[in-house]
Amino acid sequence: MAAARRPSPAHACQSCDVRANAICASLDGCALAELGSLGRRMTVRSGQTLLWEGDEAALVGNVLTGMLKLSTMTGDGREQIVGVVFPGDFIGRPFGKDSLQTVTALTDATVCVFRRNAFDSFAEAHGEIGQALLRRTLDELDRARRWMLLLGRMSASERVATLLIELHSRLGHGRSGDTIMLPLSRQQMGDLLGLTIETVSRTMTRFERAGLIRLPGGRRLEMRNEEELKRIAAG
Amino acid sequence: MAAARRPSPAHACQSCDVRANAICASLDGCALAELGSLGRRMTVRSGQTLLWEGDEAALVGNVLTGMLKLSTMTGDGREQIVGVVFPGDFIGRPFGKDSLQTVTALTDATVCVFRRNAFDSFAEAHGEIGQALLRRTLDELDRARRWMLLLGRMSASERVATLLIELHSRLGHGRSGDTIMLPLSRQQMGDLLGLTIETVSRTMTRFERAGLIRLPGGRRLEMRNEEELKRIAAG
DNA sequence: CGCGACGTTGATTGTTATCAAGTGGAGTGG
DNA sequence: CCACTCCACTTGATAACAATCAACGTCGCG
Repeated sequence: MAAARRPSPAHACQSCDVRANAICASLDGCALAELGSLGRRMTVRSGQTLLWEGDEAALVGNVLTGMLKLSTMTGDGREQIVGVVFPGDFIGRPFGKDSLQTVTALTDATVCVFRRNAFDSFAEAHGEIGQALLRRTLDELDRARRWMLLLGRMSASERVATLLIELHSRLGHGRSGDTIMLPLSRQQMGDLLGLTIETVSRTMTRFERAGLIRLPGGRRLEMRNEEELKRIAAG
Repeated sequence: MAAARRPSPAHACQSCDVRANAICASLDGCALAELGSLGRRMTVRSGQTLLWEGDEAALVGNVLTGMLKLSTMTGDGREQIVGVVFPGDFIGRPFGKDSLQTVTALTDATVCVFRRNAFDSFAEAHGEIGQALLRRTLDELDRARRWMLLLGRMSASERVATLLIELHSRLGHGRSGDTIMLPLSRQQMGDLLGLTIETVSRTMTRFERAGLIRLPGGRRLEMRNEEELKRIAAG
């Protein structure tokens, strides 16, 4: 079941929704048209995998809509999600290495993909894009390292609280009292936090009983006491 | 107790030991001289801190000799080491952000430092250095994400085995039967692995009793059965 | 209606953290 | 040269936390 692919007309970049947030923002009209001619839009259904850990990473690209996860596995199949990408974010590993992560759609998603070789050459020729990619990669590295503190040193409550705060601020409008739809299953939350599904579930019901959140049906989350949750997340 | 600092003569770059391995390798003689004029050599004693988490990160630079750790802490003081840097590696956070890690010398070390602003401007003007930094940052990100799997999903034995294999291959000559000096205290190993000092110690004595390693005195490590240790590390 | 995916809850186990001594070696000073 | 101290490390006993194993509930869908 291959993902649907179709050429994206060159002019599409001009009106691209994520252009301002993606690395393409660094390019002028001419370079943008050139890059656009190298790319293709691609639709990925929720659950489908775009890149496999260990395979030659033939693709890179930008997320247009939806969310995807980056994950790695131990030899015996335990999974850890090492990153989640949103519209405007870059995916894949430029510059000649195998993919070290599996990239899988968490929701239906569209991405604008390039063959890695073609993208690498383009990047060599257009320094701006390297600059943009560098800034983005430095931010990603900061995020990964912050998450290492969570994985290495935080308790289950601290981990879950941190995730809920982050999802709420990222997907809600930041207002306390909001209800958001959780984009992750309990299993995925566990894979992100280094916990089991049961521990995630128990921790969330404990938060609900304590009046910090409400969980009206599996995937809905209502924030009731963000301050206290933040206090827990801080460790 | 401020670290010792002295100007590095511009010509020092030409004969710099780490030049071939550092981002400077990307520069031609002229640009190298320019960058050299911005930098200063600096000595840091084991245990001294170069940058503090949360402070404005005024410095960036290259490691010339020694090893340093990058670490973060929870609000209540639990520490996680998120990276270890060796000669030729880059330290600091270019492009306008506070340092998110504390950088501390694990051994006596020398670094070649630049004021961040001066370095940023130089990097804007010299695309090559951005390219070199990008490749290095992508590698760092891969490493950080691999470590996230260890922190999130591996048992104490798997974590310790992974670290010992990595230290042995990095510091020894890769031959089984070698003895190496461990560059980390048990506490530091724990901070890197997300474990307590006691768990690290117990795990190592279990490995010794099983004949996988020998520990002749606190900091020496002799590899006796690298294969089995690798098997454990694989999960 | 029954099935399957997802989520919750309970009982129990197992691993690692915590608390508390104890050991051994390097360095100091009588 | 021998206590003495300090520090890193080890070892032991116990507790706490999260994983595991096992039902059970709920929702959506054929």
